[in-house]
Amino acid sequence: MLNRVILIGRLTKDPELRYTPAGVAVTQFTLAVDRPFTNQGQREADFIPVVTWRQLAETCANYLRKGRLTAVEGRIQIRNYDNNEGKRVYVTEVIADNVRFLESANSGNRGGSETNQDPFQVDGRPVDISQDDLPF
Amino acid sequence: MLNRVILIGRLTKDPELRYTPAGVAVTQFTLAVDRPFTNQGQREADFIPVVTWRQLAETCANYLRKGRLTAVEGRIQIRNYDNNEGKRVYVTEVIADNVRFLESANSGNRGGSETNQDPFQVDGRPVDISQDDLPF
Amino acid sequence: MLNRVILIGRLTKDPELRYTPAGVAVTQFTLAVDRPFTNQGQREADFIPVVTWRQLAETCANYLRKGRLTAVEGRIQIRNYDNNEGKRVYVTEVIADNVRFLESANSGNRGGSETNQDPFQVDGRPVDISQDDLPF
Amino acid sequence: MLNRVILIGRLTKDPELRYTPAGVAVTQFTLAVDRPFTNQGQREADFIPVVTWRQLAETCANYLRKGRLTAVEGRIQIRNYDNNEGKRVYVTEVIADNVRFLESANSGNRGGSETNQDPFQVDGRPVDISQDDLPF
DNA sequence: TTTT
DNA sequence: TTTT
Repeated sequence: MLNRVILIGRLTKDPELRYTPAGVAVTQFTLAVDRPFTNQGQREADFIPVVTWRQLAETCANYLRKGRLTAVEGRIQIRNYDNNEGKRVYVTEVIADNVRFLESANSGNRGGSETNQDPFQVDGRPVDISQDDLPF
Repeated sequence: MLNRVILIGRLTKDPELRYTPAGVAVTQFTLAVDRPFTNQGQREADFIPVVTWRQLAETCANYLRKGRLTAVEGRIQIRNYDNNEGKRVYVTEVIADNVRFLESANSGNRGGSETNQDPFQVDGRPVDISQDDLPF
Repeated sequence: MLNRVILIGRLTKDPELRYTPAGVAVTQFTLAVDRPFTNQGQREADFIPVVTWRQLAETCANYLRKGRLTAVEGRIQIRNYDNNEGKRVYVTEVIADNVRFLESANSGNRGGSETNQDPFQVDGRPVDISQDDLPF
Repeated sequence: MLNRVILIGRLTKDPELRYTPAGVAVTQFTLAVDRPFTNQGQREADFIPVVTWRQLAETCANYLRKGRLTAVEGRIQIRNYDNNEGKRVYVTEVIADNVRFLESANSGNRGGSETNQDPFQVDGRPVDISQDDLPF
């Protein structure tokens, strides 16, 4: 009936862009979301898989990078498949319909995979992207 | 950093109340949340596991029943354990800190496990419960 | 950058459907949302104005009624106009893009404005409506 | 019944810390939240008043500054008072119970009111604060 | 009355 | 001005 998720966290790796056999773009990445109450001062986070589709997938693949602070809006989805041992496996992901880049290309990731320059990023401001036409 | 989930759905079964070795109440139930766009008119839902703790756990165990329309606020949490084959298994759950009963004891579940009467339910109105002191 | 609201409450009156000069449907209603902590047992609520547009406006006008328990997803919007004394007035509303009817036509409002029968309502289950193409 | 708001935006001014007659800290600030669809490329935002209480109020007053990108979780509240012409005025605010600083003290505000140094800010990472015991 |  |  209603299924809404909002996350703010950092990418654990560069996003991965792939295409379905029908040619639809899909980008997957994982957000590390720090837990609010780290009881004994331990560092704890949830690593939440996020999936985006179509235009949003391509924008995410182009402009998100490992370590970037990112806000995601979407819904929880659970899919299942049978693994190579014939056992049913359940995968829980957040299907995002709205992603906000909270850090520019020039911050948040010192060294590493920072290769492509962000043409939309003017003077370190965030870029907004939205997608209303979800594929499913 | 920020991790917020809001769901509205129906319980797939009666909730299960258990206690940790330290005596803390934990209630688990699953919400069936219908997907918004059922493309070819097929019936589709996500079955999302929900966990509540302490006072909220006991209230949920007392007043929620299979089939009831229920709103849940919480956060996504991923825990892992090693199964009996020594393989690491990841479990994704919504840890709820706020549950709203959207249906009274006298609706939503015709027959079945409807045994205990709800003393708070006056003339079919919802009951609000909140819990701010999460166990972790 | 990100602006998301989720409410569950009851309509204070029947919704009002109007049309813009360009013929676009707009429906306005107010949700009474009970406050969580009624400190001294007092009854308190916020009365939050909600606006829907186009197809969603027409569905709301047709199926929502005074007293019905309703879930709304949307965003906060503040508009202003100059009143007849030439003073600027600010109005805060929730622009909804998703409305869920949590009560059927046969509950929640005993007597009163209950006239039209809901053709979508089968056996008292909620009806889902969504609108992704907001007018502004 | 349920009233949840999540915003990401920038402070229009430095926050204002005051105390109630009973000595309770209250901090008010306004978030400029850019609208998602700027139809004709116009620059548009909603300016949403936010209120925090107690410990959270003091932390916000200490570490938030004009221009900072900030995430806020809370609920919509409408209060009213009679103005000096004896007319009832309604004020809509977001009462925050969770604020996330998305920008360090060393970014986002070049020049201006940037005076106090943030002791919690280590290497430009955000700081999380939470408050569960709202005053009302 | 507003932020970048 | 408000709902149950």
